[in-house]
Parts: sequence; structure tokens; C-alpha cells
Amino acid sequence: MSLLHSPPGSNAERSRAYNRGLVLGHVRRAGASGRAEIARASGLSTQAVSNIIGELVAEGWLYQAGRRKGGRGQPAATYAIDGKAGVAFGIELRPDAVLCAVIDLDGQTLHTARTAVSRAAPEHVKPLVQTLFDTALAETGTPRARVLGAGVVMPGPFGRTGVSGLSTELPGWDGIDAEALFAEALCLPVTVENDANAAAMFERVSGVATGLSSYAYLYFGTGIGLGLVSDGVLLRGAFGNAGEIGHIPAPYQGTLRPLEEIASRMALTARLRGSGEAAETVADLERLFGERHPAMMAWIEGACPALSHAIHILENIYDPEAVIIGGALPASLLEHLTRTIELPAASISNREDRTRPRLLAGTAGRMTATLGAAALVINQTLTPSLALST
Amino acid sequence: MSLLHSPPGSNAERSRAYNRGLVLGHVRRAGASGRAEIARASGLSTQAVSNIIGELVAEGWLYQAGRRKGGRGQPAATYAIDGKAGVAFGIELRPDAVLCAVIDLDGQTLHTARTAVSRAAPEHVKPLVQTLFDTALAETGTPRARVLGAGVVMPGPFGRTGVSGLSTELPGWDGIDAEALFAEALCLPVTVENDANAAAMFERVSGVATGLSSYAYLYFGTGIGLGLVSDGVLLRGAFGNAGEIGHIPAPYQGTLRPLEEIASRMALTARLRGSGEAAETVADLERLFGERHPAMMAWIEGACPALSHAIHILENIYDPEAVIIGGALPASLLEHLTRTIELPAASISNREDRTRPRLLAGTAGRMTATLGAAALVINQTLTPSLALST
DNA sequence: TTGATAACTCAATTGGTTTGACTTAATCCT
DNA sequence: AGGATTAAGTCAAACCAATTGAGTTATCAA
Repeated sequence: MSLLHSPPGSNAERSRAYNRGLVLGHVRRAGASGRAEIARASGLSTQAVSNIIGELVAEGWLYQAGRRKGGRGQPAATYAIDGKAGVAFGIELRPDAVLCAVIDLDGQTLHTARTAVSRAAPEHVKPLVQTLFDTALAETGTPRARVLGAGVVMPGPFGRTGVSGLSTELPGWDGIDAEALFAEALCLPVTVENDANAAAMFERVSGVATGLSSYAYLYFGTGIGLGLVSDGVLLRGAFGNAGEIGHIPAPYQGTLRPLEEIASRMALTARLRGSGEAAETVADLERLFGERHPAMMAWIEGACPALSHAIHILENIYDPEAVIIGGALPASLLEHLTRTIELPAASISNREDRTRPRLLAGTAGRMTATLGAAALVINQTLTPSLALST
Repeated sequence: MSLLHSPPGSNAERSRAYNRGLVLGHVRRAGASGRAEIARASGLSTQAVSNIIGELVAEGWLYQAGRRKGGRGQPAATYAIDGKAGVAFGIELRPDAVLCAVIDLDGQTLHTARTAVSRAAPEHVKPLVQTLFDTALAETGTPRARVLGAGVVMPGPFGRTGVSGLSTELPGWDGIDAEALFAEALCLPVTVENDANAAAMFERVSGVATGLSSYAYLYFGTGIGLGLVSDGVLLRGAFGNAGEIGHIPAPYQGTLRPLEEIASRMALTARLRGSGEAAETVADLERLFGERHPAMMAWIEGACPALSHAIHILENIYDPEAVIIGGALPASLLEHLTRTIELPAASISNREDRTRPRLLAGTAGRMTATLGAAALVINQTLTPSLALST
């Protein structure tokens, strides 16, 4: 019997925290709103919303944005989020570097930094992250109290004990409770996720998935990953390792091969190297795509049917509002892929009443996952759940 | 902008309903439990649990089961669920028949019935279901007040308006709000799902998924369906049509074909018909499998790699605790399939620390979905969520 | 027998929402 | 212009349910 302790019980305080999140989330999604409007949307009484808004204004989260015009009755005083009222700190751990970012409640990027490291062992990383955090606060002029929490992106598989055999790509982190380590180092609530999940959240907080609540996100990191968002919440699977889409078989020249051997940055770089091009950075890839390098175009030709296959599977299994592709590829290339990938016809997503494309290009670039780490925290404050750790 | 109204705000009453569900759920999963134990597991105070238990005992949901022995301190008085305290009514609508079932909180089947119909149009079905409900109550001697709700299984796609093009297999139900219709007819809260989702829930409430909270369920109906359970809750996708796994391409003799053309009852029946066997019922299939009919064995040989492929995909995308296969096939055949399907090695589910098999055989038989319809309701009362309609 | 331990209860307190009566500010209608 | 209507919002009291802290009871261990 798995002794997963059940979600926490509810009491007055937790209700308040939950309802505050509801109000903030509504204002974030719908823009400046009046009390009555929020009350109707949330099922709370106007009085409750009024109390909560009073509190949020006093604490600086909301400010009065204006008044509605037109219509009968007294015009509503509308309130909007002060984006600067809260920020989130994102950390990405890679074998050769530690990246960090700060984004605010609006999803605006306030700060990014990259530090190369020779060893990513916990004892090296911990003080480094503390320094990075202090620097980030100083540079953005953010008081510590305004930091909602920290998100951490690192290669899985994650700590749910004894996943022997599969060891992490990050030396020295096997069996380490990263969440506790960073929570202690930064004195903040910490969320740990893989790159794809984090990047998926960034799209929701400030990218192309704004307004979506159930979607699938294909992330080009080194390999290829998948983030699944359901009702605004990430699916993590039973052991926290959901989204290993790189392993699934995809068609390639008449055979089936793991998707990541066909449609990943790894595969692309290998192919370019084969034709004598060393493409280390996103800028390199952009240039090579710009000049329509034959090896690049050959990779695209192979990747598109494989991605189409993956999308077909995702759509039919998951029925998302959209599938998004993003990550460490140049924007031009992602754009090209969304135009070139042929969407399967035999799909429940192929419906007439769609208002949005089935396939979208997400944020491009090497920092997506780092920004996503911070976005995890923003999303949590705006999409409350009783299971929330904060 | 999708105006999905946000989840309802929390107040004292909703908190209580939620916490009651938490207590009931704990007792259901862990067996007879003491107040303090439940308090620790749920994060509530003993006093809160005490009050809730008092209420639940007064209302007949719980009864005192005994006292713990041994250990220091005062022995805990333990409480257990009275399975008979609540029942759920399940309805399955098919083009040629209406099935119904009653199960109790323990997941025990109290009643099943099948009525052939010539037309399954709403105006015919509604009075029929009312009669079936009354008969079921009378036969099981259940007072109306003990019925927690009704679950309805019917072919999708579901009502989220205007899914033109895709029309339901059930004539006359296009654009009908089945939930409202049955809620009004039976004066009960109603949940509508597809067959695979419902059957998946039956496994959780009384079958092989007891104690699992994240798993994937492959359902053999006419075609093949998928139910995904995540943290005890069904994933429905953005438009309520998640789980259309029958459309995904699977390997068959060197080519890729839709899974349901290879590994479904439809495919099996077609193949048997091709060799002159009319297999209409599960019993027919059982006989043919018992005598190892060549057409049956050929189907199995083709279906196994295709199912293995599907399982590979599910495991790597969802990271479930287990994959379950069940539905309208004979138990012996399902058993055989779980033994014969080769589980992919390149899977995150292929871990050393597993305590449970990766692939399990679920409940077999033609009534699985009907029982699942009822199980939906039982699961809701035992796995509380703030979003709950009740 | 006594002390430690744990489960449980009682009564008061606390936190938060709802309810209902009232005020304010705009448009509509005559 | 002026009253009716409509809607937003406030105030204070009532209400609901969880927590807190002190006290009781039952068992084991020394």
C-alpha cells in the first residue's frame, strides 16, 4: 500500500489562501475586474471578495485601476494586479552551468544570468545559488519579502526514493533532496521540476499558452521532453517522471525509432557534425537554418513526420486545447516546423469549431527552462490548489 | 478567451464537505481507523476529526468497529465504513440496450439489469431509466435517501457544444445535455463519462486498482478506449474526449495501422467471422479461446505487439503506477494477454523497485462499464475535490 | 503503585464567509 | 427634471467550522 498521505484538510485559513489565489488568478486572466464580477465568477459572496480585495490592496498586490463605464447601476471600481508586487526566482541546474532568472507576476522577465561551473555538485551549487539570488535581488531592486518562491529545473529522474539504475545526469545529486536543500539555502518555498514541465508553465504564465488550461508542450532541450498541463496543473505521473516522450517509437524512413533519435537537438547537432558543421549555440542553428543548410533541411524532413506522429498520439490520448513546441531552437526554425508539420486528420482535435490553431510555436531560446522554473511559482500563486505546499 | 469559470471558492460548508470526504476516503483505503490516526493523515486536528466522525456515525456512514490493542496510551476506538450506508446507480446507454447497476460504498455489486431497446432516443430512454431506477431500489431494498448519485456511460463525443462533424453513435442524443436530463429524471447528481473512463473507475473502487491513484486503463469495448486516472481523478482533456487511443498508429506486420483495427473486439470479431465463426457474446469468445481457435490465436499474435506499443507510449508519457487491461473480453483471455504482451524495456516504468506488476488484468465482462458508471459516484464521495458539484 | 504515553473530550477562541439591511451612483423612462 | 430601476459596494451581525489548551481516561512499563 502506497502511503501517499492524502491532501491536507481544509480550514478557515487555507480557505482564505485558496480564495485569495482565486481572486488574483481571475484578475490576472480577465484583466482589471470589479468585486461583483469576481464574486460571480468565483462563487464567493461580494462581501468575501471585498474583504479579500481590501487585504490584497493593503498588501500591495492589487491597485485600483479605474471604474467601468456605461451600463446601469453604480459603475464598478476595478482592480488590477501590480505585477511588481511579487516575483519568482528560477534556477536551472545543468552539468556545466547554473542559470537563473527572475520574473514577476505579469510574467515579465526582470533578470537572467548564466554562470559556467566545472562541477555541479551540491556543495558547489548551494553557495553559488545563494550568491546568484542576492545579486538578482540587488540588480532588480527587489526586497526579499516580495519573492514568492523559487523554482528549480534539473534533470530527472526525481527523488521519490531509490530509483536505482536510472541515475541523474547531474553528478553528486543522486539521492539528494533538492527541494529541501534550496528551501533551506534561500529560505523560500521551492518547487522542483524537469525542464519540459517548467517550460510548459512559462508558456502559460507569459507565452503562447496564456489563457489555455489543458495543453501539451513539446520541449526541445538536449533530447525532447513533454509537459502536460491539465486544468492549469502539471501532470507529474505516479513517480514524477511523466513526459519521457523521447522514448516513444516514431516513424523514420520506414522504420520505428525512438523519437529523440529523430526529432531532437541532439539528433540535429549530430547530423550537422556529420556534414562538418559544429553547431553549438542557438545562434549557430539560426544561421544554418537561415542559409537552408542541406543537413538542417534533411533533419527537418525527417523530424516533421516523427513530430506529426507524436502530435497525433498526444491529441488522441489527451485531447488538449493545443500542442505547443518550444525550447532551445531558434524561433525561425520553430515557426517553420509549425508550418511544415502535417497535422493528422484522424484526430479528435481536428474539429470544425476550433478557434485556435492545433499547433503553436512557443518561446524559443536557451533560457526557456530557466524562465519556466520561475513560472512554476507564479502559476502556483495564481492557480490555487488545496494541495499547495505554501 | 475560454470562459471556463474558475473552481468554486471555499467556505466553511464546502470545507466541511471536503473534510468529510477526506475522512471517509481514509477509512475506505486504510480500513478501520482511529480519530488520532486520521487526524495525522489528513492534517486536521483530532477535534475536527472527532466532530466529523460524530456526524458520520450519527448519519450512519461509519460505525465503531472496535478498539486497537497493544501499544502505550489509551487504545484508539476505530471506525469503519458501513458499506450499505450509500449506494450509487449506474446507467449505460447503448444503441440497442440500456443497462443499469447498483453498487455500494464498498464497491459491492448489489444489482444489475439489462433491457433491450429498439430505439435509444432520449424520450424513450428517460422513462425507462426511471423505471429501472425504481425497480433497482425496490429489489435491493434501498431507501431513496441512501443513493449518492447516478453515473451515466454513453458513447462520446460529449456535449461541450457544437462538436459538429463528430456525431454520437446514439441516435437522437446529438446536442442533448444528458447530465441535466438524468439529473431531472432521477432527482440525483449525475456524472456522464465514456465507457473507458467509467470502467477505469470501477477498478479503483473495487477492482485491481484499489490503492492505486495514477494509472492507465485500456478498455476493450467495441473498439478500444483509454481511461487515465491521475491522483484519483479522471483526466478528461480540454473538450472531454481524452482517451481516444484507438486512433493512434500501432505496428502491424511491418506497417502502422490504427490500434483499434488490430487490437479491439471489433477486429477480433471480424477476423473470427472471416473464418466462419460468429462470436457475438463474451461466452463465445471464451469458448473459442478455450479451444485455441486458430483465428483467435492469430488475432492475439497481432494484437500483442500493438498493445505492447501502446503500453510503451502510455508508460513513457504518463509514468503510471500500472497499466490495466479490462473490458468486454473473457477473463481467461485478458489473463493470457497480460502474460503474453511483451513489456518494452526502454520505459521509465521498467524500474527495479517496483512492488507491483506493470501490467494487470482488470475486471472482465460486458457489465464493466455499467458498474463503472456507478463507481464514478462512489469515487467522488471518497476522493473529495473542491470542484465537486455535489 | 506510579509515571509515561496516547486517545479523546469539553469549552472557549479564532478565522473567515454569509446574510440582510442600507448607501451610493449610474442609466432609463416619463 | 425627477422618480424608478439597476447594479456595486459597505456595515454589522450571525453563522459555521476548525483550532487551541486544559483536562479526562485508559493502557503499558518500571
